[in-house]
Amino acid sequence: MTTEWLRDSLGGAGHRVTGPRLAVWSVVAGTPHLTAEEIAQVVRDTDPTVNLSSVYRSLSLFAELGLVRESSLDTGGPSHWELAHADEQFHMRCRSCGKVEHHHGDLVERVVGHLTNDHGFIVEQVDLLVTGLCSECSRSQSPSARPSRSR
Amino acid sequence: MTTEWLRDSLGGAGHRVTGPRLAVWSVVAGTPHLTAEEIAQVVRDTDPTVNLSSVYRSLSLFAELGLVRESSLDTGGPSHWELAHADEQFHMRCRSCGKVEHHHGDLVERVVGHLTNDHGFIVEQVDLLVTGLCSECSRSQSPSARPSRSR
DNA sequence: GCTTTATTGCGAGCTTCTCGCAATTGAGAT
DNA sequence: ATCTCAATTGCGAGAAGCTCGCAATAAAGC
Repeated sequence: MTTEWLRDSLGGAGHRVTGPRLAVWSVVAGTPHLTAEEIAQVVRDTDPTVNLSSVYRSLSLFAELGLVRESSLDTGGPSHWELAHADEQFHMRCRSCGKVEHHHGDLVERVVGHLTNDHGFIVEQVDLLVTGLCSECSRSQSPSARPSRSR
Repeated sequence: MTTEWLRDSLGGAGHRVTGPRLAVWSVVAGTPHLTAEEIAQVVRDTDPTVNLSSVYRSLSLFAELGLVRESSLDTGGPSHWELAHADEQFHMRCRSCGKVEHHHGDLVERVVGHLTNDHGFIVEQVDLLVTGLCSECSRSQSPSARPSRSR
């Protein structure tokens, strides 16, 4: 989570430690679920010269190094980025207020075990997204029709 | 799964039964995991006048009616469409051969119960994607680095 | 400091998907 | 059957999200 970690990961893989990379890193490490565009905006508060492509390239590199993860919470919308977390963490997104929170559960371990033992499938990554109504929104709303598709 | 089902769903909601909709429906019902573009191509084998926008509009409508589901298996890539299935079904995608298969498990019920009871979260939809190496590919490969991002 | 080469900014461009509008067509009323 | 009229379609323009090539810049070893 610290920038030392980033320096080590980059250096160890023969990549350079640059301004844009450090800036992107600190934003991603500070706030999860941001889009590349949002990250770019925060980065530009400090250094307005940083280009959006560099943000994308930094994020892609971090993802290759296993430091960061891309998750598409909205099909059709932009991807969101966050620190690579253990698979046991999954996303809960409220359809009403849009809030996304992390949640921890042990069920992922069970799926992994089942697939490995019974199906010879080597699990590398698990992405679990639960959509619904959070406790606040469910109090003020009646659970109506399915979420509609919109951008 | 039959076209009668579609007729009823459309008519019941005040929508018309049209050629493009029937064509899109039969393709989606016949083959899962196709992209809109792929669906359009198959549809055009029968009726070359059907436009890609109509395919998108049909799919969006079906999704609103709860008949079909959009799933983004590749972040950044095009969405894939399939018949709405029970949440207990989830996707297993092989990183090496790209094959996607459905798998059934009871873990989703457990998550739902846990979140409902302990967190007041009303679950409406669960999306689970497991990425890794299928049994065939894991025999001929050594499980190497994390999957890299590429379009 | 100097050199080398990875990295960046910039802009063009690609892919996926959406939207407005005029033309068409389904389905209830006649 | 035919008519009527709103729902739907095809079409093209265009938005959003992301990628890529290239010249300029800057990190890191010497």
